Amino acid sequence: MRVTLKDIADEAGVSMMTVSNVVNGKRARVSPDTIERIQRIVAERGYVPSASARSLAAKSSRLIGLLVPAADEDSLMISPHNVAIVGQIERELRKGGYHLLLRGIAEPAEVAEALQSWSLDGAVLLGFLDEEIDRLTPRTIGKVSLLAIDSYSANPLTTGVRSDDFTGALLAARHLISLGHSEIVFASPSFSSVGVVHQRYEGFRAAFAEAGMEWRERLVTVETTTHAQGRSLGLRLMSEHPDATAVFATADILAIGIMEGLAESGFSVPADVSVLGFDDLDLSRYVTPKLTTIAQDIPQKAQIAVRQLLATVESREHLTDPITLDVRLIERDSTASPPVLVRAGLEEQDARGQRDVE
Amino acid sequence: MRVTLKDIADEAGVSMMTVSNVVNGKRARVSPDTIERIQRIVAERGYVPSASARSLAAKSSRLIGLLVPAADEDSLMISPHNVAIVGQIERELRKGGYHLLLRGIAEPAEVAEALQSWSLDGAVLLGFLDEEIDRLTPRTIGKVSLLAIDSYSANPLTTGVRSDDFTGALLAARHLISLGHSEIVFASPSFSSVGVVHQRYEGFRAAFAEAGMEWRERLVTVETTTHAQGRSLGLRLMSEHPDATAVFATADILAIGIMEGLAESGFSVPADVSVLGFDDLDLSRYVTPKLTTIAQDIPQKAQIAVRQLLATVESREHLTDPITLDVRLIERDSTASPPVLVRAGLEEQDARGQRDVE
DNA sequence: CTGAAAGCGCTTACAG
DNA sequence: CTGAAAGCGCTTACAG
Repeated sequence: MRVTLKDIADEAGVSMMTVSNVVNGKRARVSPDTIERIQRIVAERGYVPSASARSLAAKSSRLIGLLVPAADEDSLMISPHNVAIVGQIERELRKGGYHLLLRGIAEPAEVAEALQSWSLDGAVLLGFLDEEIDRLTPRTIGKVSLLAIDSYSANPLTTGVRSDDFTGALLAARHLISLGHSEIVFASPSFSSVGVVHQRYEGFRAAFAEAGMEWRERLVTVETTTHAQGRSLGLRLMSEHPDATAVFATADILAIGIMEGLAESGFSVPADVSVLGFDDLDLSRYVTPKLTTIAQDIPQKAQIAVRQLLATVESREHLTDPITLDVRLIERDSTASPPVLVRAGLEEQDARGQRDVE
Repeated sequence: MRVTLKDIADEAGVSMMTVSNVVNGKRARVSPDTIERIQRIVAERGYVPSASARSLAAKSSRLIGLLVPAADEDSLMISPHNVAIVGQIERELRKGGYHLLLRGIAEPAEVAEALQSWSLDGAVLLGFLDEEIDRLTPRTIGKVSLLAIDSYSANPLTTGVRSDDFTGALLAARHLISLGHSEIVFASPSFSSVGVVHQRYEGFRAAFAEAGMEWRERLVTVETTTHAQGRSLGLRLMSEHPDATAVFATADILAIGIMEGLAESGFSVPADVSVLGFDDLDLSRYVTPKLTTIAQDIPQKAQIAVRQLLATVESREHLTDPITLDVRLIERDSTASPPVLVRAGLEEQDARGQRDVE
């Protein structure tokens, strides 16, 4: 049925080994003539090597897993922010001659099965909590190289790639402070003393410290980072924090929901309240007003993640240290000076106007 | 290193075959005692069967491919509309005990390699043009079952699952006609005489026919279905079609771009121009005004696609006939009566108002 | 530069 | 209810 190495070898009148060497590019060991002849036959017959056979015989499968949390009855939990990463990871792997197994994980025990059943050479963990990564043991991981995206887990069995969350939040807070805000709400999912959100919290506070200001802690949390939760938060935000003039949300999708809730409850963004997000989703440019946010370079993140993972897979060396990527502030239309300052400015302007007329 | 069938067999004092039968649930052939003992050992040792070995020995790999077009230097071409499908497909496959290989296809020749190298049992084609699917031959497909999503290709080697595009466009046009519109622009990527967009075009025209109206053909096309192309289309739309009072776009992302272009060039949606999309992306509820659109049941589409594919994979029977899924109109805020009618209505109202006062 | 042999971890008939 | 043998399509040392 299927064309095999042996078929090609028979037709070329050589051993399977020689065909194998040609197919795998180990040309130094075969004469140019033979190479040319074998390649012609391979093309003619449409020979495609069996990856399972190769995986079984060699110690490498050239298969990388992409593990994503999945509530059992739900779909994969790929946040809008993570969607772009999936495609980029596939592309980088394909360029490197690897294949991608996409796997949802409904419960911790499935990780071992996912890693071992196809003898994965490595896996990328996308969207897991640091606590979950901390719990990974040698028994479930085996000898598979693991790289977690957006993780601050200290588990020595894994490495990671993440954005500079601390600096991102620092830039966000600096921007709001420079506009004259001091009463700022920090909106996020609930967080512990480690992880992405905690880093952003620390960066946010650091901006106040460096400005010599004191931040009156205004924390609001959502159960899940969704538009719906953001909206309901936006609806009640100003009654819970009547003095607030700005909100920093740890995700664009949350910020966009907050803007909608704010608008529905009669507040104008940014005239009454400024809103600042994190991620720079495409979506952030489609909503009104366009969202000011912290941008991450997603293609770069995926590229570095894959390269780092493949480096350890191919060298079979120890995991490299975690890598942290730069972020930057993207100013759009959802942030402005707080209402009191704007009014003060207008009065000043009126005064000057009068002077000019005189 | 790895725990194998043989390890379990030795420890249990039975043959590999017996362990294999237990692991694969063929319990009828083994005594209850033995089953219980083997299962305990399997759990203790953390035995995970080797999928490559099983794939090589059996005729089935329990691996399904998800093939997606990919420009070489670009990421996977997963449209916002297709993003949701990926996660759903993975979930359905996992529930059925299959694994998912996600593969970008940069050129046609890669399809054969993608299908054969891991001996896929089947594959889902997502985002390919009908012309590309038409060109698939037995040589590249082999005996792999293929299902194309959103395809109208007549290639007998594949089957398909798609939404009722004809009816969707019919509902869209009926809605606009019932609001009083007659000068409607049809915005889409360029299309041939077959395929999703052509179906929508036919459905759109059918609504005019059934209303006994003549549609003054106003076609505008974009190169790619993106927000940016929609925006630039929206910017020039009213100068190219000054009499138009509505636009039907064949994709939400396009419609949302058009709304932005329209707004930038000083037209109000829906007061001046109504806009209607297709897909019902989450995004459609986040923009202002919220987009009226045609909804497809994405989870259902993914679920039916997988079930249909697995049915032919497991029965090894012929491919089933293509399935067409229902769609429905979601009325939101981007459609209203055309300006002249609104004005006429207001005058009428004024007149009535006066009568009431008298 | 080329080859014969063993083995990767399973499943599939075929026997008993 | 259970087992011994062959084989799936490759790669890996080891020889020549």
